[in-house]
Amino acid sequence: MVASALSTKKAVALFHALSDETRLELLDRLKDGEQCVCELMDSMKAAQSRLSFHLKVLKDAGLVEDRREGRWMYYSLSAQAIEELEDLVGSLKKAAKSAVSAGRCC
Amino acid sequence: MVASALSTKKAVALFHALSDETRLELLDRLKDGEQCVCELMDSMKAAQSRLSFHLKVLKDAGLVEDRREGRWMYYSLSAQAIEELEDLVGSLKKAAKSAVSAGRCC
DNA sequence: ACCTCCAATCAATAAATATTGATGCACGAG
DNA sequence: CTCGTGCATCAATATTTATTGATTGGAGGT
Repeated sequence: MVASALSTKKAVALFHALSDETRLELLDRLKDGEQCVCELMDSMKAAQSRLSFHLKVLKDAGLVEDRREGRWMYYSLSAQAIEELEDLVGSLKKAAKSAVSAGRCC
Repeated sequence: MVASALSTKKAVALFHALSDETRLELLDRLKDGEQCVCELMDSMKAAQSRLSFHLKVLKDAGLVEDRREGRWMYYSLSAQAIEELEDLVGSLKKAAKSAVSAGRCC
């Protein structure tokens, strides 16, 4: 067994969090640095409730971190999660030996 | 602008295809090389209809390729798709300058 | 031609997700 | 303490997605 990088469940959670246009756009905006929800609402012209929902999905997946400052919540990328992702994608690669199945199948 | 790797839609499609346990398991089995549906049914103890559905999702996302041989369908990983994935994940990385927002937000 | 096998597709149902507006809670300002 | 602001959460609904069993169609074998 190749250690399966992270558990499958974790992988599903990560990929699921990434499989949405709104969330990818959020991540994209966070690449430039920490932002508060109100900034994101503004630049994405999205309802607060919607962003809050998607940010929670991202946070639950570990992709972003939040920090409270006064009455604002700042969100930022989690560098660690991105690394996990890279590992994950790496683990999808074909094994070296393309051990063509030994003939018959069923 | 960093060229946004691939279009967002494509990214969503790729990540969506990966965000399912059955499909990740399929990909995992295909790492060892090409397999036909019946082999997969067997080793995954899953209904034919279910695998066919998920294989189609993977194929639509470009993650696997199929090849007919007699009455069997063989599925295999698409190395190219994995590369696209790697690019995609790379493009999620935080920008070098963590340009802390210039103070006030809202 | 007929029959069998493998697999894709369909139809119906079940289950999970997203969206919207409303409500509630925490924080600071006054 | 009370009020306004920023955000999370809830409730209801709409939309997507998955599962199951049945049907269909292609490919051989006989």
